[in-house]
Amino acid sequence: MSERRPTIHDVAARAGVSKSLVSLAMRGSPKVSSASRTAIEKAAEELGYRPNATARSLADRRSRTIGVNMAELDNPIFPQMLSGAHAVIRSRNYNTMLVSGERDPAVESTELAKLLEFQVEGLMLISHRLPAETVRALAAEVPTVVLTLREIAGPGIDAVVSDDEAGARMAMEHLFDLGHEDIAHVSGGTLEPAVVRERIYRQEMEKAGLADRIRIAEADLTNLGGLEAARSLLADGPAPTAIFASNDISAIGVMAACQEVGLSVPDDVSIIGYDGVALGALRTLSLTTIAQPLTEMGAMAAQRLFDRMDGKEVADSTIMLEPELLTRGTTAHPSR
Amino acid sequence: MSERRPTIHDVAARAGVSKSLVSLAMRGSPKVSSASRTAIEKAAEELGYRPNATARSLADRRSRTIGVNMAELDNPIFPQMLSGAHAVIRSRNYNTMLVSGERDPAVESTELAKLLEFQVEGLMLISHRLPAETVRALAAEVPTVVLTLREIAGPGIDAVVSDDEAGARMAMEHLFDLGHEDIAHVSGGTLEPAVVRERIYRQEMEKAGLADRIRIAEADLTNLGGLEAARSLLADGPAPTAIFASNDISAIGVMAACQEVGLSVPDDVSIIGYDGVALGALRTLSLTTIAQPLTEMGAMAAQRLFDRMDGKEVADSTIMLEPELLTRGTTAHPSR
DNA sequence: ACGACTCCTTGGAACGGTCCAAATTGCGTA
DNA sequence: TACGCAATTTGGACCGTTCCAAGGAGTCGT
Repeated sequence: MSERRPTIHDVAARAGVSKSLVSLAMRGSPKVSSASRTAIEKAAEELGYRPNATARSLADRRSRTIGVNMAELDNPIFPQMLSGAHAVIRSRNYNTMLVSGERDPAVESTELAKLLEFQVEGLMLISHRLPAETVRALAAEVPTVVLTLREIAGPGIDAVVSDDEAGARMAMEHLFDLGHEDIAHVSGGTLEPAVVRERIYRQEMEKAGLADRIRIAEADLTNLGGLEAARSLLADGPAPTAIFASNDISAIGVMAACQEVGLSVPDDVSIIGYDGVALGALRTLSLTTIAQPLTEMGAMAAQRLFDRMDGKEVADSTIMLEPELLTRGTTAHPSR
Repeated sequence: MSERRPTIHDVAARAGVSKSLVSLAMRGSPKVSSASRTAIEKAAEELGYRPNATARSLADRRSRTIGVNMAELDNPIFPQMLSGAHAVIRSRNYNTMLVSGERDPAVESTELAKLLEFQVEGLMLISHRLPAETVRALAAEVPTVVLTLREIAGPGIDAVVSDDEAGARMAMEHLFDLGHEDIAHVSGGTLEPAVVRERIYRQEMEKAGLADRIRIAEADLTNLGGLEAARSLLADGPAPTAIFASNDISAIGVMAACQEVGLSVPDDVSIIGYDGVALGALRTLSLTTIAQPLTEMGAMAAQRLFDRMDGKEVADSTIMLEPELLTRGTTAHPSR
């Protein structure tokens, strides 16, 4: 296992040709005579030759690698986006180098630096929380695309987001359509998407003349956060007939809180989440939600990155995809 | 953005020293005088120099990269293992190159080949389904560690698994302790771990003198599979008082099936899953389960890989971690 | 003043490929 | 038989580092 791997020179020697010809043959050039090709293939096969991608990268200055930074490996929306991106990257015959900052900004930035040292040809940032400053600095060195961070844009930067305003509006309209008026919101902190969703909630309530029914319980996009926010909401005066949670994970916490106090979902309280994570589809939960096209967003992001890398002039640097209402089992007409 | 990046030569020229000295300085060698060091650092800073990891890999023949193959990006147990591994890899200052076969063996094998071409120093396979043959071939070229595939072992291969026999026994004992005798099993197909769990179920039932109560509904470790298997189980004669599902995702399907026919969990039927995925902890589900130490398994695997790479002689090549019973809300004494 | 050391520095050969201009071959044609 | 042209093949420079043997420059003891 430890003896030197055969190189192009070894193959050349064994096939009785020059290393240049082997190089051509390995890349499938049509200029190689079929006799030579056969001899080379045979020699390579016998030696168990494997091209050295590192040397190749150095020589032709293309690493054929995309660097991906993922904020948290455990929030299901991130792997799902990654999955979409990964498929596109693979289909272009590129590799994926994955780093994760694990919530520590210092770690995150050294990891990103390592990606650049590896000469990645493109950078994909799947994260809610990278500072705009950092992103712009990275984008100055290599084509960069950001997922889920809407407000970042600039030269060389693309962003792929889904339309949170439209999505939040869809959520509210769905509840209005069902006849709800007493709608509360479980918010999600200060990250961009959560802020937008909260703003739209307020706006829609006001537009519907329900400004005085606005009730917001602060949470943090986690299950426990949703649970506790909903608990205090329910303890605090009459239960709303519907709750719009800032994301699915917290919506599931809200469901638990309702169960605790004996409110049945959706008969007593309707609940709608946001994101469209796969687990919401589990029959036991059956969560109505506004689904972001996560896989597609990942794929689009990768696609856009390649467009940039190919030198295509791309006009608009923020791609906005439309979310979709998934009506499942947690919303219904109000019974009160 | 597209002009050539500064190299070690540029830094050397600007600092007025040789490239060799810059190389030493960049690697923090103590032989560099502090005057030179300062000059070099200044020049590097001014130029925005970034070492080229590709060239470095080629020169010293160490890629400082671990290749990771993950079967499915969307089954939550895999990212969780990856997360554990990732932390260790990062702490060793290595990089992670991630590939995924996306259930297609052909793709999988070309992806693995690409990892080897990138000169990864170690290979981590997080997958249930790679053929032993393939794994052995890979391991012949580079230190390899396998997660969750117990039966593979051989020279240069390590496996990190959790003790499925013990775990399955714990599940059965938990149910026996609660007083259950009429226990059914929702199985998980032909993959190694599922087969073991089913075998132990049979064994334990027989040992307890309950051979005639053995009932197995075949499923495939998916939510829908669990749902359908449980449906047919419940349609098919009297409901068991407890169901042991081969994994958490299918256990959640089983819960849904119980709800459908109006059986309450755990009052009418107890349910226990296997894996310990994070979502089982969600309050709405509160699934009793046998938890595998997923993160720790990932970490151990990475650790073992580095041990091999360091040339440490490691005696035993299968590391078995103990699973743990998490008693949550889906199991209780039988009421019948 | 001189050799022996220690400390720093340096040029050049790898590393394993790609690329390119030039050399060699093979053939059909005049 | 020689010539021109297309088809192949080749040597060598280069990609940006690391590594190593060897070259200065001081410093110290005698």
